[in-house]
Amino acid sequence: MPELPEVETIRRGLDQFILRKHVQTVQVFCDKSFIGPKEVIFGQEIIAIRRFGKALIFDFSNGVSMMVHLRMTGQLIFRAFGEESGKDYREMIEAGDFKTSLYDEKSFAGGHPTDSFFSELPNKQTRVLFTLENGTLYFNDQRKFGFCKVLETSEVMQDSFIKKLAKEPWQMSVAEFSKNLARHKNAEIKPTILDQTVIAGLGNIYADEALFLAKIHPERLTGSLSETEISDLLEAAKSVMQASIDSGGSTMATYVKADGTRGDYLQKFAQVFRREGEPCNRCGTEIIKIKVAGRGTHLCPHCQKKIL
DNA sequence: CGACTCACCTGCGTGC
DNA sequence: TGCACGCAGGTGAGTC
Ligand SMILES: [Zn+2]
Repeated sequence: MPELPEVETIRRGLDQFILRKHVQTVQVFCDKSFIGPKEVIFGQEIIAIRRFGKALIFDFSNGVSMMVHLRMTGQLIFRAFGEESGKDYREMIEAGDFKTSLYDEKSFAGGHPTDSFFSELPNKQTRVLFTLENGTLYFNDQRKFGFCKVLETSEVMQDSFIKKLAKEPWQMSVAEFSKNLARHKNAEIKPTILDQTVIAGLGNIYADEALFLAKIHPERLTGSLSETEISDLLEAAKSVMQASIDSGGSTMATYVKADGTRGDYLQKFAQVFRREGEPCNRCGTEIIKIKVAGRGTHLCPHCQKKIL
């Protein structure tokens, strides 16, 4: 689930709660969710929380780091001691009092939005539990595609995933984006921009949103884009992801209500994603949903023409 | 190397 | 109700 804006929101949230805290113990409930020796981080202080694309890196005081990738259904939830039931947050949400901040003083949640955000933890989807000096960090992951991986801090940049990542759109020039796109001139543009070695950070939501904003049909061949369209697409990628980061990504407060229904975040932000059947905000044409490279894809057939 | 397909897992909504 | 099926905010492996 989580794309760059959600992961960045988690990074910022966890900075508030667990930076400079010590890890006391780690409990692993699913072996495939935790790679490497957990004991090496026992007693260690978290000295930095970094993000590369959709991956988070926790650096510890002994030269060890832990990479966390949430993939499709990962969540990171922090609860101060005494807040394991999630009750306070649930009450706050039910009272409609969740617009003041992304988190209160006692808990924070981010990642794949489910009612685990408000439920008693640990639960069936809890794969790893970190006991810190001030509370508990839960790594939940319904589909088990995500992972936590221990490695040396000095080896982070050599990690097979990290080292292949392209720049994020804010650091990338049009020339470099253009060059990376050129490697895939015979592929459709949507799967091309989902490739993290072409540009880092976009996932299924923000790819659809960026293509809509740049008025490019997702099935256009990459090689058919003009220089102007390439430039517009890069700007659109920055714009849609920055807007999401600025509004706090998809944290529980804005994303899922206590009853499990979707909150107002996507409805407010999304122009096309999960809006099939609704009118385009730009031209009024009905948004459609198709399948592109195996992924559900949303677009306005009037604003995004396949053939120019 | 690039373009595709499929695998990895669990759970939910849909339709018979 | 039971069950088959499609689908899901990601990435890696395998094939041609
Ligand atoms: Zn339109």
